[in-house]
Amino acid sequence: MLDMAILGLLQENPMHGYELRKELATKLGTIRAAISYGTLYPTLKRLQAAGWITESESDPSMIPPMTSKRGRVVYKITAEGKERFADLIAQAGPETYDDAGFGVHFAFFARTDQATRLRILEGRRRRIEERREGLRDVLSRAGERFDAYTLELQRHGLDACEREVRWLEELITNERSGRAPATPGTLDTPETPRPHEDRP
Amino acid sequence: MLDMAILGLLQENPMHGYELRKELATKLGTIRAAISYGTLYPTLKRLQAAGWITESESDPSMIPPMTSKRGRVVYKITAEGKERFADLIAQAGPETYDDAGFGVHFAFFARTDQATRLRILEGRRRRIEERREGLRDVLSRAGERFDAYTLELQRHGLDACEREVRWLEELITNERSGRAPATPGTLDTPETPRPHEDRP
DNA sequence: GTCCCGATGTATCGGCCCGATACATCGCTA
DNA sequence: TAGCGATGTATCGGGCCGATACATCGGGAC
Repeated sequence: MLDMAILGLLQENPMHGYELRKELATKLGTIRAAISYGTLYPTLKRLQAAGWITESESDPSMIPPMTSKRGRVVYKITAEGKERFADLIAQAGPETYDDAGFGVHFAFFARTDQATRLRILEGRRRRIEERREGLRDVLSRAGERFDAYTLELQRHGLDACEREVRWLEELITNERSGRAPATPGTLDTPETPRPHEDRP
Repeated sequence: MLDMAILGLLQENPMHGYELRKELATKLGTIRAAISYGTLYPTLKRLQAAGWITESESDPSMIPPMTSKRGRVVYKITAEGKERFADLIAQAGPETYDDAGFGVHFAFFARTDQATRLRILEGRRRRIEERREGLRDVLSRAGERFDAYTLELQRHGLDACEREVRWLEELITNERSGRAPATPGTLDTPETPRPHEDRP
């Protein structure tokens, strides 16, 4: 999952670890807390070892500081990395449909085709519907088994499920009829989301 | 976090691993997927080694099956375990306020005092408010930086934050004025779970 | 003027937790 | 009688987190 996120971001811009972390945090918003360094740097090395990314002649003291030994290490994605990213974003396993997995996929939807988007959206909906049914069962048949707080938690969870299903329905409808997210009144759609094109 | 959940459940009933897993899954509803065996059994051993729980003379073939070697292992909580649980549920670190941590704490709110509940509820609210402010900033100032899907994700996250803050406000108000979760119109009080839909 | 603090930056370590897998028994259905 | 799904315990590899260490720079406090 992390692989996809990092590859996806590097596809837009070469970056160093610290920057990557911040970009990811704002892009994923609420989905993920913020990738930890204990994950980030080992992952970058793993991706480099696999050939998906390379160090981009870091030249220390480039933009602002770090004049001494080992300045910031800027990574850029390779051709194999782009292939890998395309594979990752198109293939959907079970982990694609849990909260974190779906969030990352969705954040990079602009880089996929409509068929993939629909498949993932529908898989996610199925997952949430199952969760919802489970909660309904529990709430309907287990009145005396739980205390008021536990019940409230389950009720709140059920509410979130119903809301998310509605959200997904809307997205699916929009997707089917050709267009990107609706954005009814809240905000304007800033130009068309361009799938690919790496240089701004 | 897992420690708290297991200790909390064993405080209600002695149980074996498999049962623990199922109980936890229904109790926590949407919060946690369902504890994996790769976590559960090592954790039980760790808790036992620490003296928080003990094997309860398992006597195989007790309830239904498992007549041969190594039947189900039933665990029960010890006095030290109860102390430990009380410590865990009362003390609130930063991990208390993220999704999983808060969910587990909340699920066992019936076993805490009002002061602790209020402290945790307010800490959680603070956390979500921070998240919400972060998302508002991103959404207000970064119109052209993100594609429509990313924006939609952030907007959806913001919506969830606002909703959760409202939920927490309500809980805090109820808590301050003495009584447990309100359950205004959504569902009846525990003993009469309204039958909904059809269930053959 | 200097001193500390927070942001920027890379890196490692211990530990929690998950997914996959293996093994074993029971009860139901085909 | 054969298979399958639920029940049940257990291990292994690996992803990811939190804490920590180290290093530099800019700015505000004193």
